Amino acid sequence: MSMSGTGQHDPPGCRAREVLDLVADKWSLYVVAFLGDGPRRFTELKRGIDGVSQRMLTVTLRGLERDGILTRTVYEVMPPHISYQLTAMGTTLLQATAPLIEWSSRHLDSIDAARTAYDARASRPRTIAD
Amino acid sequence: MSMSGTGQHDPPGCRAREVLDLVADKWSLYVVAFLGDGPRRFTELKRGIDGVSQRMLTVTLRGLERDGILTRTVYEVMPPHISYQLTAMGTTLLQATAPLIEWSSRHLDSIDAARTAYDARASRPRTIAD
DNA sequence: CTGAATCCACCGGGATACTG
DNA sequence: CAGTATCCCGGTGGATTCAG
Repeated sequence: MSMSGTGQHDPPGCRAREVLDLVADKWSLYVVAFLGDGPRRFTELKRGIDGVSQRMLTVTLRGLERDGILTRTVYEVMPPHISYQLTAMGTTLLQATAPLIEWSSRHLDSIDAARTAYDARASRPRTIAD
Repeated sequence: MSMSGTGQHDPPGCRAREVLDLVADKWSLYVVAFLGDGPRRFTELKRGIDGVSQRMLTVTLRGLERDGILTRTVYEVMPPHISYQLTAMGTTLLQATAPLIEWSSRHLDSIDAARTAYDARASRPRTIAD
């Protein structure tokens, strides 16, 4: 990977951070994952993504649309019908996140254990065993 | 991946979010990537990771240590010498992020283009072509 | 050298109310 | 149905200072 292997981090031109920011916000990956199954409309996403406010769903969708991750298609009917779906790039993003999601499901327990152990150590006065 | 394929997002038990949060913060992935080349001490990380404040480096290192991603080894000498290095789990995390980093380097230009196009459209009054 | 502590500005994001 | 507008709170993270 581009961020390692030289002992130096990449020069200022390393912009991987921007992509991280792209998916790091609270809801983007949920939306992308959800759209992985096909086009969805606003209310379907709202219902399907637990806990998202309609404001944040709007903001998230706008951001992903702007970045070319998904498209927004308006059907001029009554009542309004708007469909969101992944672009080709959005689909590749979804695939690129798969290993990380996979990793998470495999290591969440280990992380929990590590945290518990760490917190136990931190909250108890030190002994010579430390 | 566990978040897609059923047309339903995972139940509340889906905790992939926690891992995203793990790596989503501003500096964690930089630290992990940097330690991918081997153990480093505080000042080396501080110098190597452009823009990180000493506070955020400390906070980030503590968090990653707590989660079992890296270890902190203290050498009782003068001046103090403290070494940080990835755990086995940290190494697998680094590998899991590789596709995302790879994706980013391949699509940053496309994203820029999409943003530019989107912003141009948004800032200009609509025509019948829209 | 490797932090901890404190102060503070910024903004992500939730609640709520209103609109085409 | 699919938003927009406004208010406001809490957390993130930078700057600075102090300490072992």
